[in-house]
Amino acid sequence: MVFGLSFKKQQFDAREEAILDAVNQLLSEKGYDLMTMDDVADAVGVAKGSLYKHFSSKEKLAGAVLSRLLRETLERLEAMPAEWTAGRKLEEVLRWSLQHRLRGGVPHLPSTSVSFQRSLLLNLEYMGLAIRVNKRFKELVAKAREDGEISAQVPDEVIIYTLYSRSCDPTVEFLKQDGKLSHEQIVEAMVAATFGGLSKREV
Amino acid sequence: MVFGLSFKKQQFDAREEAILDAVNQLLSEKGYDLMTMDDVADAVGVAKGSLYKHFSSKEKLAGAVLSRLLRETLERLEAMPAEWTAGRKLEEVLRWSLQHRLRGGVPHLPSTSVSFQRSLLLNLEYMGLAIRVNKRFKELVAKAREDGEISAQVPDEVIIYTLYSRSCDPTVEFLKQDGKLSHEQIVEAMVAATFGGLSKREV
DNA sequence: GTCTATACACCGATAGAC
DNA sequence: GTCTATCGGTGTATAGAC
Repeated sequence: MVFGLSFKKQQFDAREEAILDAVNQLLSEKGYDLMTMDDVADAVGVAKGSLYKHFSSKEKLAGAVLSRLLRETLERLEAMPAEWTAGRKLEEVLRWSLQHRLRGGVPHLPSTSVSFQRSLLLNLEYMGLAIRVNKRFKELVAKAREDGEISAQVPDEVIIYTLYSRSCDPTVEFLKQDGKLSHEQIVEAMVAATFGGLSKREV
Repeated sequence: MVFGLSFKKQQFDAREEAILDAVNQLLSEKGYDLMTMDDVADAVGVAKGSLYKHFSSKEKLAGAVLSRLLRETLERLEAMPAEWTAGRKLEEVLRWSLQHRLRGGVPHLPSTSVSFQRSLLLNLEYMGLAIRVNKRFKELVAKAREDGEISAQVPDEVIIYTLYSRSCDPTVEFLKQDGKLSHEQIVEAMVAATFGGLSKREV
């Protein structure tokens, strides 16, 4: 019986992972507002009612996916070589976010819905992670500023918000649909445009 | 009776303008998907049914607002001093778009909804204007590139898509809510970040 | 043409059989 | 715990009185 329970638990956890993967993809394609619980149920291949045995609401479900993303982001930040400059680390975070999204991952900002954003503020797991990520970003920006890696014309808040915003920049979708650039070229062009700017640099 | 009809027509046109203004504001606040026809009716102060005497659908209604925006954009482009460089003109378009949005105007990309985007493709008025704006952008980018004003690391498509995307960049909302920067400072920081980039320039 | 009332579809969430 | 069936609510769009 122990084995039976263990097997059932494994099955349950595997299904939960499958749900999160499906939601991840749907959120990246349609965003929170346009994603329906029917979409999720169809994608996973279970009945809609069964979803609520795993997650008590659509907001909790999307919050779990975003929490998973924040955990990945934190891991990425901590795994970066110590010899990289702070500016390089910020650039790599953006590069990873863009690659992540081009592979079908959910962006850091999948919705502008006020009610969903408020539900995230009440989500302890999500908020804890978000605060940790934000704190790390602030430290990196401060260090990069100190080392003279950051433009004097751009305030710290703009740097940080821009990093979040680029993860859901529709430019990525346009370039992807355009088909003229490879995924790698899209990433490098976006990184160059974000950190280097659109204007020509003095030589 | 001619006067009577004329007056009624004026009233009708005035109401239509009021509707477009309300939709403009609602689209800028909630985006297409979250804006409901009830919202519009309440904002204008008319019954929901009456809206459909002016516009046959929600998609047509939003399309009319976007067409109005594109007309304004074209006027802005044509009114620019001939002595400005192409790069300066592109920068001013972005500056105007950001100012427009901070004053409560609808962004160029108010929705990622597939069905709405498809409806725009079938909207002759909108598509005609969009093509004209896009053509003008391409000309300006080509000229700026020719004059060495544009970064070699950023392809033309990325320049153009970025200009559209910045008009709906959530960074603007974050900075506005943050309250630390004035509207003018937000605009200049965003312009500097977009054209100058986040990294420090060589001196 | 503007109003009230309503048809029809969809969505989030729940109930109850198994 | 998973299914089918359904509730309550909301959204777009329309019908009909005035």
